Amino acid sequence: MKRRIWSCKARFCYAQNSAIQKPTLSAPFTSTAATASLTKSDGWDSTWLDASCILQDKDLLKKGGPDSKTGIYVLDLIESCALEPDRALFTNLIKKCTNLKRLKEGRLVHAHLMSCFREDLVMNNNILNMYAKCGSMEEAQKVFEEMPVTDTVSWTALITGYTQSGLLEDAVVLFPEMLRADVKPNEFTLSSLLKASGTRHNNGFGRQLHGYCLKHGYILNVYVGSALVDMYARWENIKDAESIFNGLVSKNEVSWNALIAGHARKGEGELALSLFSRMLRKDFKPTPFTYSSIFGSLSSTGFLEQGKWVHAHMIKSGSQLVGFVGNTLLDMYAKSGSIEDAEKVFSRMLKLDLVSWNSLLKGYAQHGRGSDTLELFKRMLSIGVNPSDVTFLAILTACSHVGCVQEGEYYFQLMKTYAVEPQVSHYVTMVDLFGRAGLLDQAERFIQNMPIEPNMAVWGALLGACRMHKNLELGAYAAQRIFELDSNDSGPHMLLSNIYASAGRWDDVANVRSMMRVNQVKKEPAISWVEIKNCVHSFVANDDIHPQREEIQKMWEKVSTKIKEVGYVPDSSQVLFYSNQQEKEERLQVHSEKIAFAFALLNTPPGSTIRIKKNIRICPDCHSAFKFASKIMGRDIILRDTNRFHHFQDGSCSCGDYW
DNA sequence: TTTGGTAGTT
Repeated sequence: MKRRIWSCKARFCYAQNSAIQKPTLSAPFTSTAATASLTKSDGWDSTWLDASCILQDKDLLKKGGPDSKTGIYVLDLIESCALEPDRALFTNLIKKCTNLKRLKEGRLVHAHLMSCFREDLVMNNNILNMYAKCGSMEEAQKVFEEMPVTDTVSWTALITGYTQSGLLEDAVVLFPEMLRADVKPNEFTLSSLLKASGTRHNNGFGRQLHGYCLKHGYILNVYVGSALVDMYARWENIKDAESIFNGLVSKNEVSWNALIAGHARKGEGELALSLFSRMLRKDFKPTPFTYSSIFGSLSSTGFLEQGKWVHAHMIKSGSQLVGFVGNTLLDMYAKSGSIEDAEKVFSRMLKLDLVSWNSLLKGYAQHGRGSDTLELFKRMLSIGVNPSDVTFLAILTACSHVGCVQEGEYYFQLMKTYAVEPQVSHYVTMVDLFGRAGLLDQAERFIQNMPIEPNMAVWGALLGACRMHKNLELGAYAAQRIFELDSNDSGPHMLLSNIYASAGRWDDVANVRSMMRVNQVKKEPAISWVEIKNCVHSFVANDDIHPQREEIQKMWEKVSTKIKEVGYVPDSSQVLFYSNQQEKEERLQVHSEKIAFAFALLNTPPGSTIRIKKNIRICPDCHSAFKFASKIMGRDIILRDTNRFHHFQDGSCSCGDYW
């Protein structure tokens, strides 16, 4: 044994001072099954482990440090262990393989040394856990079945493995089996099972578990408590999640994060933020998970100022820009219309992954910055990052917004080169690309040649293009296809109605309206949000209870008079607020974004950028009006609707003159 | 002497 260890050290020193060399197979292993797996082409390299990780020897660790180039061959260690089975060394090897998720090495260790410890329950649990953590549940299950004795830890390791592999049903069936086998679950088992229950649709089992935890006092455990909060939060049952959270005897950051994430997933930015403040007041330190949830929740409704405040807090607290936090922060800035801040985050991130590249690409594309999108894409390819379906969606969106039809077709074909299968969203974007450019026949042909069944979004893109280019016949045809798929969606009804209205065909408008009444189609109310002094204000078109109603109306009249003076004649009403029910029903278009804009003009200093968000597409009239307003009032207006960002600046819009 | 809970770009 001593000699063997010495030989390990010798090789370690050698490896440290020279390039790593492939060792030759040592004699004791040539006849084993494990050797076969090693002779595969990729077998050798992956069997190198960091000496600093595999060895517990402190002196060696100091010499080598966490340097991945300093290698030692795991077989040497196994060899030394096999000659004189050493329980501690074997445990260490297995634990290292588990932590590093090195399945191949784990199998080797298992194959060579397990025969010495077959009856050892703890050792069996270690092996079982190694397979489970490495994601090989078949092997984990096999180890479990062959174990002479099992205990709570064995069952828990198996349950956790299934949960973490996403095999939730396999995890939950083990609970009753475990009880039948007369093995008692502990707080480890229960937190894992609760995690599995949170992502299942069936709530019954989770509630049973909740009852079990209450009955046996596990609710006092912080892991179980947090898992319970998380489970209810994932079921979107925030009320119960909150009441469990409030009743928890011991809380930690994870308990807070679970609840904050619950609000974030529901898009409740303000509630997530108020919990964040409460967390700080109670002296809990936010973690990367907290920041990630908060940034995610603030990206959806344009709470830019609050987002910046949390970002500043993160910098001040000295928290590192961990990968996934950087990505959500980048995405928040991009979605809030502040692409410059998104660029800054991107350039300062320590490690960029595919998501980082995709997020900035999507941000550029949605802001109509076509050439930036394509340049970034080329940079991404040049450093060897493999594009995904999301990447191509951003590229096609950029081409569509800038009107580059040929480039769009080229990149659509390029997807094959990278073995990326086009999804229905890519087809939608291609139809949008052709349609926007006025190539309606080509768009229709493209739909007919699609290898997958076109859905409502595909026909919707064509209908939108028909609205843009005033093509009544094709528009009616596209609308008909949509109504066949779903006759209750208000969007296509409104689009079709607008197509007829712009052509002055009022009888057809009336027909669409009556069809909506017959089909009981309810129009989603148009809402616009504007953020002023850290507060988000929302407006609907018939917002007749607003305290500043009269001032807003006067401000808009002032703006629209000026717009008319420069020669623009709007094609719909300038009235912001309906005076009665009849008037409300008669109007075709609502202008909540105009109210938001007028309100922002009243409440912000000249020169500041006005950021508006709308829950449906901006109407052509408002689009034109905002272009003029940006010039006349000397304001930048960034409006985000369901489709894209519209950056109105000095009389033009970043998304091109498509209306 | 081994097992657990929080984030997620389209």
